[in-house]
Amino acid sequence: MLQLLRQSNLRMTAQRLAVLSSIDAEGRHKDAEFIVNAARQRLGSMSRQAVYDNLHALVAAGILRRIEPAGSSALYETRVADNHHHLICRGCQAVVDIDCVVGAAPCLEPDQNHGYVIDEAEIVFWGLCPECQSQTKK
Amino acid sequence: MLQLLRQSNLRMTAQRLAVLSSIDAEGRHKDAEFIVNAARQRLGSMSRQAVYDNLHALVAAGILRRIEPAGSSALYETRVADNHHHLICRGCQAVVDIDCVVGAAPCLEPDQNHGYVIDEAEIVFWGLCPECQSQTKK
DNA sequence: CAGATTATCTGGACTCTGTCCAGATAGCGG
DNA sequence: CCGCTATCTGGACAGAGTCCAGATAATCTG
Repeated sequence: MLQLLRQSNLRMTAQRLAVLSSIDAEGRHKDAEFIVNAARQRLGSMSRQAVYDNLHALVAAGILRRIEPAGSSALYETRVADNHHHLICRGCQAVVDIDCVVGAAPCLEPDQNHGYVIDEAEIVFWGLCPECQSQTKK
Repeated sequence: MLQLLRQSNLRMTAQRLAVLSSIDAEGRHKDAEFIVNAARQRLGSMSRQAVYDNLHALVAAGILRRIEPAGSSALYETRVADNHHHLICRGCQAVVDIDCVVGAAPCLEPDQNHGYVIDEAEIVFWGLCPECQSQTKK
């Protein structure tokens, strides 16, 4: 990890480490507000701007991945091996990871590319989590 | 169209029609600000709130579809036959439609559904449009 | 067609996320 | 230990959209 930071020409500051460890905590997909609070809890205090600066820097370095589900504010997750997708509950906005489906999915290479150079196909599955399902029935 | 409105128990007001026709204008995928301006041009004046109210009502009625690409504000498009996806330029945020790929794409039915009842698989392709490509090279 | 009902509109205050700015701090290479 | 800058801090500010309460105006009824 330290190596990753070094490679990206990122200094190892207390604030940066606080942000990183806050995201790695239980459960993934944290929003900026959560991270601000978690980091402050670790350091005593930290400016909101420093958190945003770090999130941006870490995303740019490829250490974090940022997702912006419709209806939620931006969420950050540690970038794992990769290219998994997300399944989001329409009721409570809970997010769970979905491993990338095996095999080169044909749907990820549209033939009509309109001249665009496509570099990523992002998939978001929408549904209702078990809890919200039972809540709806009531 | 009028029937659609009636079916959804929506009144036919001048404001509502202005919103609808503003979206149908050349090019699809309009944001709220564009619609506010377009509607005001047609009516002389219209409150921002009325525009939002209508957009929400029309989306709820299934007459409009709302997309929220990461990095852009919400965009609205008239709902066509359907289930096409979107290809967005990372440079200028331009959005073009991509027809749903033929055949039941296997990747759209994750086996590990975590107990969720999935009702939609949304796909967003990211890339660079022709124009932004040449701009980058310069 | 007049009256009643209530979906819609209006306008302004306000919230949430996130950004801009400029000066103060503090990692890290030498 | 020094100096260069990447980072931080704090506060003002901006964009997008929501909340509220009263005024309007489609539709429905008779």
